[in-house]
Amino acid sequence: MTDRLDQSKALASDARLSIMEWLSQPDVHFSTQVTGKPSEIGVCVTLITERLNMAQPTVSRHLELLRRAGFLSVHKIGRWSFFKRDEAAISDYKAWINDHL
Amino acid sequence: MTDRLDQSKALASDARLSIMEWLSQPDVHFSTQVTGKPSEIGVCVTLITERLNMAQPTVSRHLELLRRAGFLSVHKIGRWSFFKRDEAAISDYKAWINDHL
DNA sequence: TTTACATATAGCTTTCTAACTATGTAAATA
DNA sequence: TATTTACATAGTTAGAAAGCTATATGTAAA
Repeated sequence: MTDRLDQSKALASDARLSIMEWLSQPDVHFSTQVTGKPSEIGVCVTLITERLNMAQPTVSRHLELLRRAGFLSVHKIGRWSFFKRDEAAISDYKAWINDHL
Repeated sequence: MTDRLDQSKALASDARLSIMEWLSQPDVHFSTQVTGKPSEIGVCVTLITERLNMAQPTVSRHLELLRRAGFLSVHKIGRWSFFKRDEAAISDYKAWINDHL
């Protein structure tokens, strides 16, 4: 069962809220990638790092937190990690908030 | 303008999530108060403290955080502080989450 | 007018979080 | 095979958060 507290904690950060929002319209917020369109394969760590203007390891940690909360999934191709939203998990959390908040 | 980050942070705590949930059905979760029904005037700090099984100052701080996030309002009668949910602010946050998450 | 009660504030300690730099790992390229 | 690239992990440090005890404040009761 998903941990609602972990999910709520994952949203308690400016950087992570931004990531979630940007990834809902990846083609708008991120430039083209060689491997494929952001909206199709996800967005690689480097692009998110540039947008956040933070050190790469810091961004990796934020992404990992969101992934462990269930909000993001990763797809690895070659040396890249492409992150995209897990819409089912996100809807699930929204439903829970609607019921329990 | 309400600070969505502060609101999200306010929900990133087990104790505070419990408080929010209990206060949505105060008469179910809290015993009767001399001054009035929990559902009508709110719930006093002492009752919430007992339920949480934490030191009183710790609970005061959690309540203050939720209040500053806009989720709770306080009504002081005599020496008591009665806390209740601000349903408008809560709905507002839910709507924002639905749009932005 | 002292005492007791309900809550808030102050101060302290410990734990968590977030940032960084440095380095490891794995894949692609020269 | 050596180098570069993309990302993850380790380690460090600084600041935030959460808990506590002690105490202040403000009101009611004795």
